[in-house]
Amino acid sequence: MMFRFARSVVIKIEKKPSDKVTGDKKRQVRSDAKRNSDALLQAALQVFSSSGVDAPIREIAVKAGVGVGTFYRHFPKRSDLIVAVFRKQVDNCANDASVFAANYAPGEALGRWMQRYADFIMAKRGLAAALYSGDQAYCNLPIYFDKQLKPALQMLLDEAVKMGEARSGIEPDDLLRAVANLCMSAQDDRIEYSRRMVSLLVDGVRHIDN
Amino acid sequence: MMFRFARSVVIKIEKKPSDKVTGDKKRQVRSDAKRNSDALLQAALQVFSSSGVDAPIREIAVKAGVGVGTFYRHFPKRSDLIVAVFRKQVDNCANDASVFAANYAPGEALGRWMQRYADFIMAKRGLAAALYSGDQAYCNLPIYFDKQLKPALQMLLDEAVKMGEARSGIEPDDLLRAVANLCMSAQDDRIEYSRRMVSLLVDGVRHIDN
DNA sequence: AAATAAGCGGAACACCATTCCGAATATATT
DNA sequence: AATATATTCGGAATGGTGTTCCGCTTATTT
Repeated sequence: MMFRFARSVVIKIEKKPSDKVTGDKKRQVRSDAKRNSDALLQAALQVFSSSGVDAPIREIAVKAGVGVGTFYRHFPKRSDLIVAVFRKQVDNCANDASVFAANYAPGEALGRWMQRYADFIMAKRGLAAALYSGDQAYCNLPIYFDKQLKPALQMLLDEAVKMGEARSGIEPDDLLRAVANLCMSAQDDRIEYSRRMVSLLVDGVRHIDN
Repeated sequence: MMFRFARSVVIKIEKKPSDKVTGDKKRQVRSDAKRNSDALLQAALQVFSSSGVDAPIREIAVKAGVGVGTFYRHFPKRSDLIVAVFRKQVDNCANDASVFAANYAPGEALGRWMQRYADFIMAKRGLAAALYSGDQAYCNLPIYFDKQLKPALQMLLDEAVKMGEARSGIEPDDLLRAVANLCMSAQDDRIEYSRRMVSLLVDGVRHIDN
């Protein structure tokens, strides 16, 4: 649990027996290794969303077309996979902020992104359990979450405010948390409810009283 | 993929062994069976709080001094045990409302019970993960939670208001939710923080402005 | 005390995470 | 191109856990 950190540090130290600071003659990562790693991640994404995070490792390995040994080479602990998938999803979400900003008017981009973020929250169902499990392995995820998403939303907000398409004084923090709370416990039949509430929230942000 | 459509509460209706209205010639429950069931529940309570809800069934069975077969006779699914433990804790918490009401002045009773409720929320760590897992087996727990705790708090509030020791217009619902939100993610080192915040909240309720 | 239904225990089975190591192979070197 | 070798692959093997099964035990009834 708590000792994971210490151990990984030790391992890294062991890996540098000799001092070769300059001129890395290291082999580059084998192409098949990278291919497998990617395939595993993508397979996990599918399997997680169809069978939940408790799906057997074998199922993921088979879907990715590799052996379980290969799986464990890339993700020593099961939690490593979960963390990786979560981070990838967060990255994708954050990245879409730029995409929307480039393709829509600021207010529109803000609205679309908030819905996209809400969908992400609703979809991550199983991961929420991990987040609340109190397990040491996941305690950094919320931090990563903030670090990636807050600037993304901040950017959209700034843009919209600058163009007079949203009111100022809105904290991205508040907005992210509000949507998360709204959508967190959404069961399948309340997805539409969540959408409407988020829409309402966004309308509030985009409404400027004078 | 697990489809969960709204299954109503009806399923959870239990038989009432105490009501022997009809002329059943059924034998009464064997005393050793009841004893074992109780022992199991108590052992689970201990093991859960020391090793988390993922503790091996065998560990619980051993602690209760019975075989695993006996365990499964009483709790066919693992989730049945978790539900039973949770409900017992909720019952205990609700019951303490009466105890405090009988032993302290209304305002004091209210304050003490809120802290007791907060402790319960903080302690249930592992169960929170179950609650958020989206698993069908647990979806009724929040309902039970409300059904038991809301009236308990309502009673304490009414009493305190009647004696002029708390302001009126407070919804027990709001209060329960607020404390839950405050204490939900409290890690070990923030227990004191949670206590202080709950205390603040209670002071707010007990403060009457004129 | 005898009959018997209810309950008990734990071996047995099934499933899954994780480890291990010989075989396969991508890359660097010549 | 051929060779050397570090790296990765694959899946059998291991260990642990949930759940079932069934012969044995026992509380209760008569």
